[in-house]
Amino acid sequence: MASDHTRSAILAAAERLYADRGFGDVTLRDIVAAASVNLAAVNYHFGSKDELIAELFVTRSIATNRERLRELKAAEEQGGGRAPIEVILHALVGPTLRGCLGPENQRSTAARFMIRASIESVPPIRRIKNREIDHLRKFAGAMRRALPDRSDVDIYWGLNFALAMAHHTIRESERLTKLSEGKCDLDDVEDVIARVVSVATMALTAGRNEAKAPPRALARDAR
Amino acid sequence: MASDHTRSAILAAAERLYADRGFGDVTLRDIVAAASVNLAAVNYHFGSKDELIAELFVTRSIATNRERLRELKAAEEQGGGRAPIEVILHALVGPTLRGCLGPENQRSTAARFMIRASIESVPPIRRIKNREIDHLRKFAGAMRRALPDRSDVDIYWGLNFALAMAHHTIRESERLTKLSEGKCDLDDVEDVIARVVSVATMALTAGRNEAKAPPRALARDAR
DNA sequence: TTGCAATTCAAACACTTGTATGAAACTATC
DNA sequence: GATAGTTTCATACAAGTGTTTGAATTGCAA
Repeated sequence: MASDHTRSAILAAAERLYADRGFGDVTLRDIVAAASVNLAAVNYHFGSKDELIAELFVTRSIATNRERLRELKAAEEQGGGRAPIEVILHALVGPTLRGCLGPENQRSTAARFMIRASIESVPPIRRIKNREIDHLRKFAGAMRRALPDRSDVDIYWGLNFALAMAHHTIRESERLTKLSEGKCDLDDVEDVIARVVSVATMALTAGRNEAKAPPRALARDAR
Repeated sequence: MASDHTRSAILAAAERLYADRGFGDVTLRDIVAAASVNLAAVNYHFGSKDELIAELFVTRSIATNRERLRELKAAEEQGGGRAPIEVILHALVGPTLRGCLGPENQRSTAARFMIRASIESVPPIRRIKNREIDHLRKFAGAMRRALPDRSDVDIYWGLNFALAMAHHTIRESERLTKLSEGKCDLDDVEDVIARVVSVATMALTAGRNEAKAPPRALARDAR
């Protein structure tokens, strides 16, 4: 195993460079230069560039997923196997938002890296994301238990919309700040989480009919 | 101006290839081969690869934005300068969703291209998206007129969440289908639009306090 | 037809990319 | 301190990229 120094120097440098400049224009040569390491070291320690990226992403997303499940499990145990829907949603989007938002100058490299990964979506990362379905199914299950009257379809749509709001807010946080001229405070992470959870809860608990029957007259008018 | 044949052959081939295989692994050589055209033609007619991509994206997004504003204007005129919030949201997300979802086999090349653009986000496209803020401000204005009691902050958050649900659903439509084992029907575009509009409307009209005050006790518990 | 501009073409250019190689340097074990 | 295994290093490789060039061709007007 030896010193491991080179390995972790590469990981740190790569994460920082990718976070700062995106996957698009950071080359292996940039990384090894920043890490003060030989070019061949990347292939020696990681096999390939894609495996390096994958390792960075996996590390971080495992941490997030673990935190999510920890919150979920704690909530369900406390509620005797059934947690309130707000708390489930909180466990779903909280760790991600907490990990990626917050005051920019004190945002960790890891957080900035994950934002990049969310924006740019390179192949090795896409492959990993596709394996996340099993993880999401656990949340779908908890949501079903919390809302036994709700159809599966509604559950999945609610899950989809919750993730949508969280991820889009992360991806487009800069644009939202600009659009709102700073009125939307993306640094107040707990407020952002509360907003997402609140809307997602409404989506999941509102009268079933409303969600499915559009105001047809209005919709047709606008055509 | 001459024949223009080469120019449009390139545009068509590029749009199809990018739609099918993504920006990542389509080269100029692939495009000119598909268009039966000489390699140098791209630079001759468009200046550079990035300008070709930009032209493709601008064309489509101008069409979408025009459609959005047409619906918005029609609705506001009909309501004497003030349209119902549902209709405004419908005008905002309808054209995009209608353009990108629907039965896969009858999805237009343009639609599939726009999905790619939404997923991969290459530099020339990102640059254009950043100029979309003025367009969104028009919708923020209409929403303010529809909900004069609402604070600007809430308006912008509602706008953000509406776009979030629409775009995320497009980006991750495949994953949602898989996750729900086909139960969520992404081909029924009008139903998807209705769901997004419904949730966004709730987000914008629900009691103001709920949105800001999280169930603090529960949130703390889960930590 | 002649002349001139617009277009097309084959070829090469100039670079960058990730990866592979094989020798050198190091490290720990006996 | 010799040896075996690991790690580092300079260097080269092979392939692919967008772009440029300058000559050939085309189309159209005088």
